[in-house]
Amino acid sequence: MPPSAPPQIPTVQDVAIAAGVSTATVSRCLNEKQKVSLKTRERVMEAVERLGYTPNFNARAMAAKRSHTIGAIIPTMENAIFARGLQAFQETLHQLGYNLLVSSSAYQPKLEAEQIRELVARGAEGLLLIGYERDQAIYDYLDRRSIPTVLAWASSPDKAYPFVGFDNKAAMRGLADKVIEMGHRRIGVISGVIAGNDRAAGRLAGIKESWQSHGFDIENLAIIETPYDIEGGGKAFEKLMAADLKPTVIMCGNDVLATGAISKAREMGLGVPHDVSVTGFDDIELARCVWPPLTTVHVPHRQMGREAANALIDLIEKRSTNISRELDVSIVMRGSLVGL
Amino acid sequence: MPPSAPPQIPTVQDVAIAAGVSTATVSRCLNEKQKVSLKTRERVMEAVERLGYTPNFNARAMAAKRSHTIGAIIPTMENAIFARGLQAFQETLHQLGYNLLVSSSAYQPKLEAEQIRELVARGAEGLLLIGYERDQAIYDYLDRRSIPTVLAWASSPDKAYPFVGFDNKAAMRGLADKVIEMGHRRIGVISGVIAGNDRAAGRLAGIKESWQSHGFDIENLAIIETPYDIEGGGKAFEKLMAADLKPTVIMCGNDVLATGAISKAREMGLGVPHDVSVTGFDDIELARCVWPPLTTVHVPHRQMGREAANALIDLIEKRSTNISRELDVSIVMRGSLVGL
DNA sequence: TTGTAGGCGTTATCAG
DNA sequence: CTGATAACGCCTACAA
Repeated sequence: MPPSAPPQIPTVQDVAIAAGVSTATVSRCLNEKQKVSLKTRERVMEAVERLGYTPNFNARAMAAKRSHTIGAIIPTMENAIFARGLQAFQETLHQLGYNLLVSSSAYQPKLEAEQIRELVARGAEGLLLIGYERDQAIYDYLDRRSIPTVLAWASSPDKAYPFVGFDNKAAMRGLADKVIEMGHRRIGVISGVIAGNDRAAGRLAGIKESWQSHGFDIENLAIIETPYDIEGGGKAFEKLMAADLKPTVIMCGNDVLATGAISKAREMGLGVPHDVSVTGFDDIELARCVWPPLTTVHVPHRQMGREAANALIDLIEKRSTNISRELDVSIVMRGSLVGL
Repeated sequence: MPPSAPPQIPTVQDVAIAAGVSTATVSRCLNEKQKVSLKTRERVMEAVERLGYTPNFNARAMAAKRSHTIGAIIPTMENAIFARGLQAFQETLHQLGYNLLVSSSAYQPKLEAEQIRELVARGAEGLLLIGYERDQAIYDYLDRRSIPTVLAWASSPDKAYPFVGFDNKAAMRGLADKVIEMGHRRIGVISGVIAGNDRAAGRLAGIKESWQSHGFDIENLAIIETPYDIEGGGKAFEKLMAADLKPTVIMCGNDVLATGAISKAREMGLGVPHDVSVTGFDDIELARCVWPPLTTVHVPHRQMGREAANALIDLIEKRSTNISRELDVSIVMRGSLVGL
């Protein structure tokens, strides 16, 4: 006996033959049911079931010139910063009949560019990108192919490019204002890496603006840049607290850094907020479960994800074109920040 | 003037014409460079650059019957449980020349089944799935199409299916043994939802086994099932601590639940570990930054991701077939657990 | 309502 | 080393 034939994956052809109809009819059964009589439809579907047929996505996309696929590129999946927003984004997309392809760029612009091409090559009909700061060549590429794209987690500077996000600078400035009004005069800042990250840059700029507008000298702001992770937050905290004039408050670029700072404070025997206050940004779940709970800037991640999805699909289906949306953020006062 | 022509995306054809060669030659330039003379190659590549050509993935996959794509379906992206492992998985894949497509099933078996079909339809040449508990029909489907698949985060019960993971039951049993040896006799358990989740089930079973093997009655184990999130951990903790005979230790199905428990303890004015000990599972970054730091089971996530990738590619490229690997876990003693 | 046939963008086979 | 040409699996006018 010869070795069993390689398990063929069934095609429309196979189904068509099995059901005694043409491939066109099978295709119709799967796509526009109403256009085929109940009787044949049943026969076809029976064959589909029996053979375990699943249409080949690549072939379908090519023939129909339609993939119903959206691509999203986020800077990292290692922490929860983008998780909630992306989840909402994908749920909404699903309701609208689209699938989501995600990839992560590890905060590397080069990788992001590659992945954009990859997603487009895979037939993505629209893209979600985080922030606006990227090589002009990328925008040119997107424009040339007219790939609908919306930016999230930030508002594009001149509001020209479609976005669904919020003003990082203004938000952080609001928090800094509050911190200063509460009497703090020695602020340490733990910022995310600025290069290629407009959100981090905006947040830092917000602190600087507030500081200067209160008449203080920018030189007196102690700033450390570090990757967005708990360990980075801890190390930066340690350095900042080693100064002669210790900061009375550490403002962090996000909740992950702030968590690292708080954790390190405890390790160093420093009480938060008694010895030093700490603030975060994002209001992810983590912010409420560290001790003391974090004073932070609340970002409506789910709403952002939902609205970004709707905006993008509107763009694709050409329902509207002026879809940008700036969302409101709010300051959440919790135990990690006290006045002097 | 007519409206500007719709921005055509260039195809091999366009490149071929622009370079004055055939499409075959263009294709060769992109895939098997060595087979084309330097001179023409340069001309072709110039055209590629100038037109901004990117090969269409779908067409390529169809013609070559090769996608170099691996699919992974994880239960959730909302917390970091799978993040590190997946990151390593994808990095290794990338080194091996493969791309990764991820989707999340939200812990819903039905969604997982859908997504498996979706990924296969997209031409995934191999699959990474979490755990082993799923409908036999899915395994049949995978077998029929002979889609190489490896299971991770668990070891398949009869070791028959390829896996790269660890023994959840034994691991948790080891921790429970330690807890009991330290004198605890009233254990509260916060378990993940068991239905459809063999990892959660295994961990719970490990505690039960340990408990019984020490001669205690299973009835005296207080158990609550809850979704894997911080809030769920908090609520469950509250319930468990409302008992007449309060537990002296709360063993949690993972670090996220444990974090919720610790957080709630503080809220209730209970000291950890003084009033009640808490344990976790996974040893994600979080475990070291809550206070007190979590006693937990360390899972070598990165290693698991790497080895799973290697195993899967070995399977696909038929280098070997007996690729299963059971990884060692270890217990990490930290401040959240003390003896009585 | 159903079938026929052409084409989607690439790669691979086979000549030249 | 290069060029035709036939697939790949499906959709969609167009025809019947």
